[in-house]
Formats: sequence, structure tokens, C-alpha cells
Amino acid sequence: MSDETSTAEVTGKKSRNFIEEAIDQDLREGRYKEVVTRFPPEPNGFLHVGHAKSIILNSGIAKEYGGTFHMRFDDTNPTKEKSEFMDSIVEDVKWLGADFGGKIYYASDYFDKMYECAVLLIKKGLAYASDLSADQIRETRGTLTEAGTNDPNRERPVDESLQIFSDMKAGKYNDGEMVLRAKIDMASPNINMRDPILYRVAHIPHARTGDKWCIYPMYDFAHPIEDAIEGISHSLCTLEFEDHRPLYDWVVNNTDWENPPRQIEFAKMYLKNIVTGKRYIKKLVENGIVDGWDDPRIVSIAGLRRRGFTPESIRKFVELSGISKSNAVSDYAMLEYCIREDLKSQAPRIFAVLDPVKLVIDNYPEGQTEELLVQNNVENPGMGSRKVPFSRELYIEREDFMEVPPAKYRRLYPGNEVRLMNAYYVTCTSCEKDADGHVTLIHCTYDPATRGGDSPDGRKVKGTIHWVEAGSAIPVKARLYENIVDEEKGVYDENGELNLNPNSMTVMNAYVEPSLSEAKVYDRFQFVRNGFFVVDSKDSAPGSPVFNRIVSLKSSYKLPTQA
RNA sequence: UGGGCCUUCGCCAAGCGGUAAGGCACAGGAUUUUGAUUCCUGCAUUCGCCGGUUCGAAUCCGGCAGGCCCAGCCA
Repeated sequence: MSDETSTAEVTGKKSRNFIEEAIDQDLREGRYKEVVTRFPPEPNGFLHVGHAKSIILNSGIAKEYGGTFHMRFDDTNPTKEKSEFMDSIVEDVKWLGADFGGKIYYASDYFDKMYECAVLLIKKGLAYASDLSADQIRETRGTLTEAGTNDPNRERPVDESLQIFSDMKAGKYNDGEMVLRAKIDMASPNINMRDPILYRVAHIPHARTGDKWCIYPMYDFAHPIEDAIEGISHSLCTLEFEDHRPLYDWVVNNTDWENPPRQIEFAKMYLKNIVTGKRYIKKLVENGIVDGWDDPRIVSIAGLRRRGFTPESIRKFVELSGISKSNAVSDYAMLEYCIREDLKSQAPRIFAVLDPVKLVIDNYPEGQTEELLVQNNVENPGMGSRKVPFSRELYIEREDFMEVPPAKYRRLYPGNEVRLMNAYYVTCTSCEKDADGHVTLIHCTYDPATRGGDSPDGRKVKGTIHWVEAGSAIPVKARLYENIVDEEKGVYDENGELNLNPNSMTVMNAYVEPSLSEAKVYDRFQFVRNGFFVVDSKDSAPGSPVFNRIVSLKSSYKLPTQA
């Protein structure tokens, strides 16, 4: 049932995006009988939110039209690819819930067919072998405003190109000595059409084909063929490939496919003030600012997962952001909204005091402990009811007490009465401070008649604060994150150095209520007032679990001192 | 500068010649044993700019401006 939900949401949308409209038309006109899409990452790094958009779009379109979605590695360049990325990529795609039927496709499986296609192009007089150097090819390509000049090899006889191409495959040429070029138009205003290189020589073993090949196809040649072989109907990619579409079509139209695929481009997604650049993140990793590509502060899929985002929240985010052709920079607030929306109805509640200060109830019997029923999830009682111990000494949040309160402050201050959530009304009597003036202990008295948090005489209290019983509380580390870098403040400083922000994580020595152990079946909790947390599956150690804060709850009252 | 694409509220984004949807954010108010949630309410006389066509234009035409992408034997 939950599986059907996303489909219903997609098909139930009032307006269709431009990709859906194009597909609708193709289907209506009988151009394709079924919809087949694909996600074709190069295995050269970790997936980030931008990839999530592509994964969710492509798999979502396939599902919406009752078609098929392919997971394919575009592993055509062994010099840049590492097979160790493949596992994490597949894991991320699965985690996001994209259904690729368990089958993984590899571009490298098509090398034979691609070779055949290249031979076909040569035979048609549409490709030729060239011995120009990389420099010469660049120099004769022309510029943005000037046409290129023809390759001296351009009119090489078909038989000769065929022989050279065969020799290239046989390893008779060194890297860079020979390439296969398409014969299109050196004067084309579209630089991609100026006799693009189809094959290059690279004597590098491939992770999957070993040393079978020493020539590898270029993206512009390989990709359309990969799509055509797999019967992809709609090849959805990002905007920077718009200029490549004429070439995509050229390849597919000249290599004899009965029903060639169609490329449609959409805009990438960026997050405002969030740095996603690989180069920058690499620097953060290398400098030990973060502990890897899955650090919760990084918006990689793995990082978001560790931070506590759910697949549903990311899908919701992509859906909410929409698909268009304009460069979109989404607010991080939208992502936070999505995770709040997903979690608020299903996350179990738990008390946690992040920045503890001790509270002693002077008129509470020494040595006495009682169990109180705590139920602070009104909408979903099953998710928040548990028994929590209570005694004379508690921890409360440091910010929940102020010796000299600002206006409108409604929590604890000398002389004020507040409710300890689900426990008792307490009135602050005094506080103790150390030499530096930091509050070390807060004294109060309680009203035994207010057990459970209601007063029989009906008197109201302005504030309600959460607490944890000092003797039984479990010490935990709570990590609060700032988003890595604010681009408005500058990724680079005035010296041109990367501006690394080492203060992006704060570790708090926090306490949570002992019922944590019972609630542990869930990995996400809503902590009272402080937001949503997740137990970090990677860093959590027995005895002192590590919590990552996913997102703060909204707060309409900020302390004046925080401004 | 040649080519391609883009430009609707702070951010996404509908709109496809008939007189500016929605979401996020924000701001008020109500309810609240989480300053959360929920619940109402408000939030573009205007669609990058200038002209034109039309009874009527964000939508069509012309011009201009701004942004992004392309000169890898990367993808």
C-alpha cells in the first residue's frame, strides 16, 4: 500500500512537468510503446542530493508509466573509475527506494557492440582514424567564434581507417597516437559536432573487462549506444548535455536502430548555502574537518542517511522542488520541512537534556524515587508513552533557566513556577554559581498535588520544561551540526584559500531518559523542544550512544541573547 | 564574442491568448502538559526590460538586458 502511495501522488498531480508532457506525446503518437529509463552514474565518487533527483526522477517516471528503470554503470573510462564506488552507489540507489529490478547494467558489457557500431560508421564514411595529437586536435577545433579546420586524415580511405581501427584494438598504437573521429562538420557552430572523437587508445586494464580492450569509447559515442541497446525510450539527463543532443541523435541515427531513444534534459538541483563541490569536499576530508564522504554534514546520500534523513523525506523534497529547465537553488529549509513532515507523526518522543544543569527539589523526600507515566505525543500516543523515573535531583536544560529573565521569558527563573512535563509544578527558589558566575545548581520546591502535571486548583503556569532524572539518566554524546559552509560568507577567504569551517559540529555531553533502551527499536526520536535526532549507526558505541541532530524544531521565540 | 538553454513573490514552481495555482520561508491570531504540532489569516494589480499585434498578452512577434552551459583523447 505504501508502495502505491508515491505513484498516486505522482499521477494525481494537477500539472504534469515538461518531461511527462513529452512522454505523453510520444506515447500518444506511438513513438514508443513502453517507457524505459535509466540512471547511469560513472563510478567515480559518492552520490549526492543532485543524483537523488535523477534517481527519483528516472525511477519515478518508469514507475508512473508502468515501464522499466535500469541501473547502469557508465564505466567507459578506466582511467577515472574505481570499482569500489560501485557498492556504495548501488546501496544508495536501493536505499532511496528506486526499483531497478535487482539487475545492474554495465556499459562495459557493450564494448563489442560499440566496436561494431564504430566499424559501421567507418564503412559508411562517417568516421575516420586520425593520428593528430591531442594538441593538434585542440588547435584545429577552432574557437567559439571561429570554425575549425579539417583534419588531414579526414578523407582517409574507408579500408585504411578500418585497418587502423583494427590495429588500434589490437594494441599496435600507444596511448594518444591514434583516435577514431566522427566525420561531421568542422565548421559547426556547435563545437560538439566538430568531428568529435569516438574512440581513444588507453592501455589501462578495465575493472570489468580486464585487458581485453586498449581502446575505449568516448561518452558521446558510448552513451547513445548504451541507451539504444537497452531499449531506453527516454534518456533523461542534465542541462549541460543539451548541446550534445544533436550528437546523441547523430550517433543513434547512423548506427541503425529501429527505435532509437530520445534524450531530454532537466535542470540540476542545488541547495542554497550548501557546498556540494567535489573538490571542496575532498579538501574537507583531506584536512580531517569531516570524517569522510558520509560525514553527516555533507549532503551526500550517505551523509544525509547518517544525519537521519529518511528516503521518504528526500523523495518528498525532490517532488516538492519540481522538475524544470531553470537552474534551481532550493532552500535547505525545504529539505528540513520534508524530514519534519515525515518524522513528526512517527518518531517516538524521548526526553533529552543536551546542555544539562542540575535541579534539586528541596522539599522532595531524599532517597525517594517514583515512576511517572510520560505521554507527550498527543497525535500518536503509542509513540510517546513510557514510564520514566523521577526523584529529588534532575537535569534540566541550561537555557530553561535564567537568573534574570528577559521579557516574555516563560520558563524557570527565581520566584517563577513552571511545569516539569508530565511530572510536577516546581517553583524556583534560588541558584548557586561558581566563581565565573556560571549556574551550577538550581533550587526549587514542588507542589505534590500537581503530580502528572495538572493542578487541582486550576492555576495555570506559563512554561513547561522537560527534564531527566539525574541518577538514572543515560549519558550520551549529542552532535549538533551547522551546514558546512555558507557560500555567501565565501568559500574562499581573501587569500584565495579554501575557507574551512571547523566549528560545523558541536558535541554536547547530554543525558537521555533511561527508557531509551526500550525505544531503541526505532532509530529516530523527537527530543522535546530540541528537535529530531537519530542514533548514528556508524559512530554509536555501547554505553554512550552518539546522536546526530537531523533538524531543529521551529521556534517562534528566540532568547534576546541569541539574537 | 559563435551556438544552446534559462528569466513568474526571499526560495522552488504552475500557467500554453481571457484577465497571476500551490509549496517552502515569513508575519499575525486560535488551541496546546513540547515557544513543536494542528488550526485559521495575510503575503506578486504583476510575470527580466522596451516596443508591437490584439477587444484582451506572463502567454504571440521584434529588440534589448541578465544568468547558465560548450573549445577533455572526462562524464
